Amino acid sequence: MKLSTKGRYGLRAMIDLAIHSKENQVSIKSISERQEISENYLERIIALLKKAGYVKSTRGAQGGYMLTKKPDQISVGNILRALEGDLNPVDCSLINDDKVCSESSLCVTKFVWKRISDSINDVVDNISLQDLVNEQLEIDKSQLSR
Amino acid sequence: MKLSTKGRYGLRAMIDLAIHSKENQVSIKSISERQEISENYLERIIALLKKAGYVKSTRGAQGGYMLTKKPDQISVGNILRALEGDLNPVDCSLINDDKVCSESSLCVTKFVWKRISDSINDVVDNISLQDLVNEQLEIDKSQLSR
DNA sequence: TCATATCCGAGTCATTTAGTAGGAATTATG
DNA sequence: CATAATTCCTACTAAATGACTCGGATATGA
Repeated sequence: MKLSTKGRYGLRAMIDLAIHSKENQVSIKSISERQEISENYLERIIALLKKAGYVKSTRGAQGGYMLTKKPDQISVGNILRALEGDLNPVDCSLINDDKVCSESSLCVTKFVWKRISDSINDVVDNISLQDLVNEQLEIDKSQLSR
Repeated sequence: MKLSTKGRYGLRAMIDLAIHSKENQVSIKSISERQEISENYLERIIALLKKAGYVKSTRGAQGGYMLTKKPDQISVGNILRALEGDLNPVDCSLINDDKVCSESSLCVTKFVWKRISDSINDVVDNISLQDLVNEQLEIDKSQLSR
């Protein structure tokens, strides 16, 4: 019941992009340095985010990545699902289906999985990247004043 | 972000025990037959539940397992945590700690993980084994009347 | 005493995770 | 035009985890 490094690193990369890609392209290299994540691995992660449409790229010198939307239009749920797949606690085709399972004992547990799934998705869909950026800037500010 | 078979099978085993161990000891074998889970594997799973104190055993002939408490005193959260470990989406010693992380970018994501964790635990701690038993009996009844 | 149970340590096999390595393609800049 | 910076892409690998199985020791009711 754990997220993988893809989800964890990817969310940090997106926060980094939101903060740094306002005008300029941001290279893998610079994200990698700030976030201390290996360039090679980060590349793979960002490829997933690009494929999902949250990031666009420019190749060549001075190239890099930018967000495709404003940070308040991208939810943590969007990011995590792009990187981790669905956030259901079980792989069950019936989880979003009201049909009664043939095996009744499976059916009862299904209600549990559905409620867990709904609550996770509800949380992550109600936190935007912008929320995290705000939080981050707030922390940075209070760190400064020490 | 998935539960393992331990959690899934274990929850079904506990529902089975709640229904069948009212007076009698229930053997691994009988649970295994009803739930179609291998005896050997089920044994390991129930050992965890025993260690966690939700199940007691009697060895020897006519032996088997029983719940240690009434089903309304055992939550789904109790069961899942016994089998899966904590239900946090990340291994982070700081998740239940309000300290500010040294690495500020880690700190921001921590809020996300904490909120996911809280919501999962809130769901599973508010469903009791008795709730599932009731649900199960309800389904069985409506199946009969077809 | 024997059939029925739990208990328990060790071993196996497949899959997933968490990366690395290296080179091809693209492009701004001097 | 050459070059350095950059993304893109395929293949590979090591370690960890998940999902079991096996076999025998131990306990006990009939």
